[in-house]
Amino acid sequence: MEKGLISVDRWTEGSQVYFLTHLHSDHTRGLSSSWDRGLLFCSRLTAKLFPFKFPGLDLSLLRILDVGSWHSISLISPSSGEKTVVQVMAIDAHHCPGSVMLLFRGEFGCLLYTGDFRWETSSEKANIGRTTLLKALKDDVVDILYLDNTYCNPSYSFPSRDIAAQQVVDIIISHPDHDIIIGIDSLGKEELLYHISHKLNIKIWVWPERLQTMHLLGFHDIFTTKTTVTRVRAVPRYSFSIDTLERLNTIHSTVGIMPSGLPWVAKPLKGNENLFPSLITSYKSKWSTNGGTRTDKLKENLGSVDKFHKHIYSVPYSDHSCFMEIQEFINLVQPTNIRGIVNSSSCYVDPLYYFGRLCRANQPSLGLNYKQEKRVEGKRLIAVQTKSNVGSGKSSEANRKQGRTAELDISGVQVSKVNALRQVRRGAKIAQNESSD
DNA sequence: GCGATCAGTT
DNA sequence: CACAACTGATCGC
Repeated sequence: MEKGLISVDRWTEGSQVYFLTHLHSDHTRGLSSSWDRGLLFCSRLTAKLFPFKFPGLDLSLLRILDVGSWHSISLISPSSGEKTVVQVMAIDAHHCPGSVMLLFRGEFGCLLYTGDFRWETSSEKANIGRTTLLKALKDDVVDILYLDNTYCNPSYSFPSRDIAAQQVVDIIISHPDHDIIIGIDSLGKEELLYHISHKLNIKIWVWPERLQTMHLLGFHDIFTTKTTVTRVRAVPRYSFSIDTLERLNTIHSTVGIMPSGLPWVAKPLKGNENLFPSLITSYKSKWSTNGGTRTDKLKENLGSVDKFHKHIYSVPYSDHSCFMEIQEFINLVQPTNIRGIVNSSSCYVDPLYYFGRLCRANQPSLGLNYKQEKRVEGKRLIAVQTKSNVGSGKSSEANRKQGRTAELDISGVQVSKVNALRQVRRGAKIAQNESSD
């Protein structure tokens, strides 16, 4: 009935080739050291990290996508049974080390899969990213944009990572006699730690496995596993709790910093308020001075930084795009259609609700109807299996609550929620259907 | 031992 | 509160 062609961050059987955008565990669920279902394409850095995450994995199955250049892959068209070429380009996603977006061209059209991504708009890096993307797209039209819609809601507003990193530095400076612990995951936030180390001229403690990762990533001097040489430690997020901090504080005054979490989310908008309250300007002004080390004074200067516990600060350092950045990105890409790749968010709204007007198809925002698009050229149909919601806002809501995925049939109508229980949280299976017209 | 799934955690 | 990312217990094989 339906044969798979390619899968992105999805590891179920049935595709000819597989792609991994980055090595976070919520994208590798279903992947293991005994992987043998086919070639696995990823960035060079991801490939380098692979043996560490999946020791024993058959490395001969890995294929490296160098960022910024087109790769051609010969596959068998599920519809015709003949050879077909898929072209793919990896583009830096600025999410975590090795993370990429994937741009596909083939007989199915042009698809852009963002994976998890951060699209900061002001830095030099951002400019390079922008021009790289535009160059890659050139005169292609993106038929479907698979979007990291984690924060696809106007209530999600936070500053650039540069600014958030400086907030962390300021917290550390204003606690000169404290130990500092920062919660991080197994990959990501290296730039934050680098920034701290650089600004304060201090080494940063990490746990032994993390030090190995740092070495693989090319950091050789700023991290240490010796507790005696620094008061700043980066610890696994799961070991970071109120309890931990209270225990630590019985030994030595310690402040915890959580770069993430969501207490910093702006309050939900009501009515016809300005859609984009500019919190960023307030971050800038509030953090320009310091020197006040008294707690109450500091508190006033915190701006978006939330002190949600006696010993813990939450800083809005995010590796996902905020709403404005998502908007900026969609404006740039101008896809024909958009699908979210995350639907577990409580603030989940179909990206088209906010961004439908930015799409080329410019469909009425209520009738999120995929039929026309499916009929392109009258003979080729793209079936997509993904966690993304389809249909009306109401069914999106229903889907979300039940944690289900949606599946599209050839006419683009939502048909099956049945197998959904077995499916992974994220990822898309990009398949080509039997043509029947 | 391995993979999948669930229930937690910040 | 809430998310992404992760750990650990449990189950079937």
